[in-house]
Amino acid sequence: MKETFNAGGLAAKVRTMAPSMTRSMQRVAEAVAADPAGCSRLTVTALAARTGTSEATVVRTARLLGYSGYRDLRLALAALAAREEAGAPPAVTPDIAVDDPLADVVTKLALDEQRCLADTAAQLDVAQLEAAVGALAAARRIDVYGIGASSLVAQDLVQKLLRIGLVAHALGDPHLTLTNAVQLRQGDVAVAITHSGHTHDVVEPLRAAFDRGATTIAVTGRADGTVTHYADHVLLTSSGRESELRPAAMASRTSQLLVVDCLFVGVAQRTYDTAAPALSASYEALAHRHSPRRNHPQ
Amino acid sequence: MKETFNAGGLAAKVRTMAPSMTRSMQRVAEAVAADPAGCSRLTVTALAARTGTSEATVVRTARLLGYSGYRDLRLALAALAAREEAGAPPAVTPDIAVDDPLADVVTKLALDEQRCLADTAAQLDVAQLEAAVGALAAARRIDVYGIGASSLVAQDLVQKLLRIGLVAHALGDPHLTLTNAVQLRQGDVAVAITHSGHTHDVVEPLRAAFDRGATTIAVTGRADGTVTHYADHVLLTSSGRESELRPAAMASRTSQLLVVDCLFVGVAQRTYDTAAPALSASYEALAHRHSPRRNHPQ
DNA sequence: GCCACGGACGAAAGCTATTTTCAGCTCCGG
DNA sequence: CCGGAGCTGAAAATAGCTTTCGTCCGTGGC
Repeated sequence: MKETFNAGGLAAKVRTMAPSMTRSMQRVAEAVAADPAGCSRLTVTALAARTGTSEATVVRTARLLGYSGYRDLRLALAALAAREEAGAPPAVTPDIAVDDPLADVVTKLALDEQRCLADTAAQLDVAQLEAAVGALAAARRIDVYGIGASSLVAQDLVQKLLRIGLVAHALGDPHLTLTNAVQLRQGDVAVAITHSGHTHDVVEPLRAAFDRGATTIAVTGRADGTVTHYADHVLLTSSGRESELRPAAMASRTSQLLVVDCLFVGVAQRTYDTAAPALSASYEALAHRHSPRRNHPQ
Repeated sequence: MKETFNAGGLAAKVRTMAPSMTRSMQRVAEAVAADPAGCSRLTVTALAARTGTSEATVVRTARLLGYSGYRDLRLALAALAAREEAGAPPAVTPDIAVDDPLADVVTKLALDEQRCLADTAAQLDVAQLEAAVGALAAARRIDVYGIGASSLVAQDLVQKLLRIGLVAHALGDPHLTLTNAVQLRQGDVAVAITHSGHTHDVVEPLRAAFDRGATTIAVTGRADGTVTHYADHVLLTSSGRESELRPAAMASRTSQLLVVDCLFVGVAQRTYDTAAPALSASYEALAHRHSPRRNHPQ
């Protein structure tokens, strides 16, 4: 639990953005993530040569990672290397294999999810989050779209928002979703949750909501997903390491839930005066269902 | 050449060498020692301007300080600044307060969930898990009970099991759940998910299944929960720190999902021959719904 | 006091590294 | 198999770094 945040979140960013990168950019990003210290000593030309790409690609990659250019990236790399050297070296999480003993599976899954959380937290854009929270807190009505695994995340968010007295609906059925979306208007909020960023049945309703003037929020793993075109605020999730036994679609859940939690807590803070009583009221309402004595005859 | 001085080291060096420096070089050295981080962001020209000197002087100073040129000095400054900054540990108070800035909320939630995962992994009984996995892998039919927040976890498990070709149902409605549970018999598996360990609407179906001879599994946060009386295998979850804005019922979700993931991966391993094709089949089936019009890596 | 000398200093030339442009190419979708 | 979108690297353009070199100032000798 020591290496909670990897220095500067660069490795995190690399992992998050990797899917939306082209092949040669991935090579560069990988090299950089694998050996920041070494790369910080290379010139563009040298790094391009090492990765078997061109200077142009290196610069493009640097830009994609959020730096102003290679020079900037190089500085960051040096800083990162220094910081890393100062702190403890991060633990490695290998893939989960078919023949891993269960004890290892538990450890690996836990570590993987932990890193996933750290990554997501490290690179979450707080300004976007802030904006999203503001919109949710003030919303007249909130629709949350999610399908498949993401539908659970959508439901989770909705359950939470309902608990603090907001009007929220989780929508999964493509038809109902669309017919619902077109009811939205300014002052309403639509949230789309999709790991791939392209899921049609989720993008379309968001688009409809967007077109009707509602505030739209996208929780996605792809910065370049179609869904981002129609989102006022984009919250990026990191999907951690995927493997055959644990596809990205499944691994993404953890990050999505973290983002959803952040949204929820943010909104609860903003609306504390109404949220707090609502929360305890819902707690009270369920209390007798969870108490051992009442429900346990004999 | 690779000097390991810290901030004090550089300042010291500047002081030591100051006498042997010319006036304008001193100005440069001073600026650098006073604000390494800031200077690392400047180009030669900018630093020259800031110190009222020329580029040539800046380079000379860098050389005098033992670097190969300004470029090298700049890298070193960035590293230095980073190392210095790294001295400040995260040191986050676990509780989330109403007036925490959003950035802190993100950090705290992430840390909290990470710890939650670590705790759960640490104390999960692998033998119980092994047994549960065995039962699931061999099950004729699987029922998963969960209500409220736990219903999402139940659905998550079911979604995953379905993907590898098992017959699983998530049941939330108290009546349907019960009527379903009494259909179970030996060779079937029932899973109950409840944080409190006492949730009546979840305990009862598990009990029914238990009485009918099905293998029963409980995923719960309470080792002494009522639910454990009717569970052949108990998988304990840890709920992390709770707070007013984040009740245990919500915090427990993370651990529950980890346990569910472990179950799933375990089962997938055991049934690899059928699970792997089923997984890729379901992936294929969805592929076209997630692909944009672009180069799709891997 | 004046001149010769040495070193400091910066302007600008020279050069290297970085960034941008652009044309070819690949690969997707039709 | 065709057209087009978008990836790619070669090369041009630019920015940044380094070096050169002449000026200037202070110093010390005459």
